[in-house]
Amino acid sequence: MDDALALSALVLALSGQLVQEIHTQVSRQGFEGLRPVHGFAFARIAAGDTTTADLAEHLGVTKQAAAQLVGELAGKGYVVRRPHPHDARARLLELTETGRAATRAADRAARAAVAPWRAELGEARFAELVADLARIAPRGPIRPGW
Amino acid sequence: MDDALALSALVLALSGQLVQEIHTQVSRQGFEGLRPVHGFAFARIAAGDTTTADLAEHLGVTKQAAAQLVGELAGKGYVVRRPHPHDARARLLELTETGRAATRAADRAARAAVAPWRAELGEARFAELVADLARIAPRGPIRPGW
DNA sequence: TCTAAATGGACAAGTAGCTTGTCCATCTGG
DNA sequence: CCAGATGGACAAGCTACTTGTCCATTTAGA
Repeated sequence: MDDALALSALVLALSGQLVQEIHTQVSRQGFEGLRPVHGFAFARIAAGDTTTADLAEHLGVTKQAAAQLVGELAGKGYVVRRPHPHDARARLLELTETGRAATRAADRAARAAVAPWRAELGEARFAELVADLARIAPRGPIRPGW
Repeated sequence: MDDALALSALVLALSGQLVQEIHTQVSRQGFEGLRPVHGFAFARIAAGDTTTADLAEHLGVTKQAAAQLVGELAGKGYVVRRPHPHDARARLLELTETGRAATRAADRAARAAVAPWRAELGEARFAELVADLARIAPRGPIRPGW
């Protein structure tokens, strides 16, 4: 019965640890000035066909906040804004090679953070865990921050 | 192989959903002006024997930020600062009845948020999930925010 | 026991990442 | 063809943090 309460605490603790470890590792690999929220932005931009307004919705922030974030990332050379082929108002976002490198670093960090979990649980239960979580995870926009 | 990457994304998505649902429910039950970080503070204070400095460490923020948070909670009637029995500098934090009521509301919200997961997975796998997460969850201070 | 360093806490000022509000250019649908 | 919706920018303001400083009290070392 109290499993329910325990589970929510566990999920929150794990996600806090994950975020912190990934952020630490990425910083350490020379990608400074990046915050965790940028990872979610990179993921969306890497998916392709992303405008600032799309990004805002995906991140759950205002267009202005997203525009500021994009400006920051552009200034640091992680992102470029290209003209949109079908809409003169919009700008298509693209990752630069530096941006892709940062994404790869984050991926590696995520794998490294998860590796001890796999070791602790063993392959079989680890796979089950991933499958179970996949069944209950929500779709829709990411809501970074709390 | 890519399970590792998927898992971290899943955990982050779940925790984002949890935080948001709990926060929404608690607000809706009349506890306004509370932010998710306050839940972590309440949990620590409820555990007893907590000073502002303890809280700061637990939340991973500066003493000043914790003091401000406590001042806010005290102003809203969720927390009282009592003299510390053995240290004239320190103040012991305690939840008021209102604070405990807010905590109970958050607990209920957490259970409600988790309930569909239990339904989706079934009792057996749900119990396994909780057990597995308990094995891999970190100890130590909570780091709210990302 | 005396004193230097550490600790709990408060006050002040500054900062970063968001918000709301407003505006313009462009696209879309009746 | 025009009214409303949409992508984006500029400006101002808010808020939850930060660093810096200070004081009272406790702790530890000589």
